[in-house]
Parts: sequence; C-alpha cells; structure tokens
Amino acid sequence: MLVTPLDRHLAVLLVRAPDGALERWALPWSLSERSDATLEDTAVRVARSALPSAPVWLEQTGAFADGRRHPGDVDLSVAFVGAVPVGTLSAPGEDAAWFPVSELQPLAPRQRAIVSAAVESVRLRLDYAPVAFRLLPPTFTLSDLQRVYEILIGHRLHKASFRRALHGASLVEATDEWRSEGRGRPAQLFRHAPKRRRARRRGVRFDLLP
Amino acid sequence: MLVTPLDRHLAVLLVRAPDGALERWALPWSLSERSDATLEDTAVRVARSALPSAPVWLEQTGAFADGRRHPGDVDLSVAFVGAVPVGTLSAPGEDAAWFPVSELQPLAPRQRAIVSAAVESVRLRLDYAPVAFRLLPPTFTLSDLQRVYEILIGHRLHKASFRRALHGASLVEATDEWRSEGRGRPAQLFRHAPKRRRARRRGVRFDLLP
DNA sequence: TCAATAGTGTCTGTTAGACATTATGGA
DNA sequence: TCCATAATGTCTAACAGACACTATTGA
Repeated sequence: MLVTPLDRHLAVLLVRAPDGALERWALPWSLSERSDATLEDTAVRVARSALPSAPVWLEQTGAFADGRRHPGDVDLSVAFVGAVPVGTLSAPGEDAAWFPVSELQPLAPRQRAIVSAAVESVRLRLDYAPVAFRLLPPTFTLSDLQRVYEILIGHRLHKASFRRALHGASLVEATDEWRSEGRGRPAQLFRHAPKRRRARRRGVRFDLLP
Repeated sequence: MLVTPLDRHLAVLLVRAPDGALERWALPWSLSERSDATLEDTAVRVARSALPSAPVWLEQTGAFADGRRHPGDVDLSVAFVGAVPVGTLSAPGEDAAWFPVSELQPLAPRQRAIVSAAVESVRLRLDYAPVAFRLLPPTFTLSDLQRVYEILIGHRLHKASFRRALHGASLVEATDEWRSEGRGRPAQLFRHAPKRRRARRRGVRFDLLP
C-alpha cells in the first residue's frame, strides 16, 4: 500500500481491479513468488508495477487473514506500506490513481482493514522513522514539512514551536536556495540531515486510549 | 511470543524444542490450522499450550519469511506478542521457562528476529495500548506500575513525575486496600480504570533516529 | 531505634503555545 | 499600496525533574 500527501490529506494508491471483479478499485498486490525473494523484495516489485519509481520508504504492516473477500482468494496477505514523495504521479496509464484515505473507493473487507492498519502504523512510526521526510522531495520548505506532519498526526501544529523542536533535534539543514510560491515571502529550502540521536529522556507521557 | 516482567527485566517464554532439534529452546509455535480460525485464534491456542491461562493482551508483530532456519521448515511465520501478568508460572512441566530477553538461549535466526521485533513493538505501543497494565495483576501498587514502565522503556523514571502524569491522565483508580511487602510503609493498591481520553495536544516531539 | 519504602509539597529550569513584529515578495 | 506568507523574538503558563519532608511499617 502506497501513501502520499495530496492536498492536505493522506492519499492511497489504488489500481483498477483486473477485469470483471466486483470491486472497481483495489490495493496493488501480487502473489508471492517462491524462491529466495524476501517479503520486502516482493513488496518493492508490487510497488514498482504501479509507480514510475520505487517508494523511498517501505515497512511491513502485518499479516491479514480474516475477512471473507480478498484479492485472488489467497488465504493470507502480508501488507506493506510505502511512502511516496508528494507530487509523484501514478503509473502512466489510467489504471492507477490516488484517493484520499477519508474518501476511499469501496474496497474488499480485508483491504479496508489493511488500509486502516497501515495508516495507523505510519502514524505510530512518525516519531521514530523518517516517514515525513520520505513523503517530501529531497529539498523542501519548513512549511511543507509542517504540512506533512499535520496530515499525519491529524491536527494543526504551532509554527514557532514546530521550528524550535525541529531545530533542537538537528534533523534538517538549510540550503542556500529559496522558493517563492505565489504570494508571500519566499521560503528557504531545507534538506533532511539528521545529526545525532537526541538523548530525549525528559517526559513521562500517558496517551493511552481509555 | 509471550512476555512477562521478571526481576527488573522483560522475560520471554521459551519451550523445549520437540525432540532432537539443534536448538534446545524455541518460541512456542504451531502450524496454522486451516478452516475459519483467525490468526489470532491460532495465537491464543499456541499461548494456551504453554501457559496455565491465556495471555491478557495479544497483538500481531508481523510476518517473517527471511532467514534460513525456522521452526518446522515453514515458509512464513506470523508472529504475535502476548502479555502475561507478572508472577505467572509457565506450564506445569519442565518444558517451558522464562528467560530474560537480554540473556536468551540460542535461537534460530528467524526466531531471534521475531523476539527483537516483538520487544520493539511492545515498546512502541506502550503509550497507546494498556500493555503495562496487562503485565500486572488486576490490582497493583504504583511502584509496581512504575517498575513495569521502567522495564519497558529501559531507564529509570522520576517517582513524583510519574505519579503526577498518571494522575493527570486518569488511568488508575485507588482501591481501599493496602499491601505491605517486607519493610517499609504499605502501599495502596490501584486498579486500571481509564476515565477519558486525554486531549493531549501539547508536545511537538522529534525522537527520530539519525 | 533504625532502615526501608510510600506518598506529597515546594522550587526551579525548561519549554510549548500565544502573541507580536519584522521581512519580503506578488497582486 | 495591500496582502499573504516566512521567519523570529518575547512572554507566560505548564510541567518535568530535583529535593526535601512526612508517614508507616518491619527488623
């Protein structure tokens, strides 16, 4: 399952289900080839079949087996989620398209479960893996980055605090380029350049669901 | 894979590998029965085969397929991690025992990967799922709870801050029982009784690995 | 009585969020 | 010139961590 930021929302890549299936759209998938290909190899191959380029970040979401209808009547599906930089077009033909997760096309039950779990998994890993940076091109403005974080965590962030925290974590490095988009002052471009592991000890937090 | 707190460390339940395998110990496992059993059903069944009671929390870690040696020569293993309250004995016979994760018995490569991923997964979910409470009996002292958190996040916590945060999150409820263990003032017993979802907005954090 | 642990109040440095201000371009 | 956005400084309330203290038991 491939995700990308699209217009202030997270979007998922769906492909047209091959010939007359009941569902019009489905997640890209394939049967696992035997031999010594790892699960991740297979996931990369599936991703490349629907995209002009491979995703820049890929992680397993889990195995899914319950639910009645599933692509190809397989017993078990192993789902991966991959990040694709903003603005990446889907494959040339009209056989693939991005859909916001909030207004997906009807999917088979197992695929709906996969989408939920994968989005959840991306959100969970946001603080521990460079997912946000993989959803952006190599250079980006801090407003771009903040927008991606807001999409993933689902609420607005305070600009000054965001930048302060970012600076404190030494995660980005300024380039000497600036980009002007429409009105307003041009923004400086940054690149992802993590320096050191922040020894973040401070903070006992309980965000448990009730 | 089953975990429990054991003597200030997280411990994993291993069982003696059936007859003459090279490894003496292994994670409990079984082939998936066909029919309509879900993956979780199978995981519960495996857990119950090695424990006097079912684990009180269970979650899928993921699918594992790489690595040469794996139990029973299966192509793919779906791993689950389950929490077992502190002090639970392993199954009656001498065929199962708890081992601290830091000093495990030699395991097959795939099983080592599963243990690492499962422990990591428990740590990741600590703030979002009631794992810590599932590693304790229904009532517990706040020192017990703090000890579990310290085991899972890997470092000591500040007592007053821990209790303040706990109180703020309305996660526990005092009982009118007290327990005296050896010397020292007896501790009040609490139970897990989450009240409401804390609207935790404060906090932009970047704990990204470099 | 001493030792050990539980539980709490106060202080202080850190910091998230609010607000305001300047900077800089496009319309 | 307005207006929109970027970038940054200052203030304040919240809060994590330190410390100290009281409370209450067993040895």
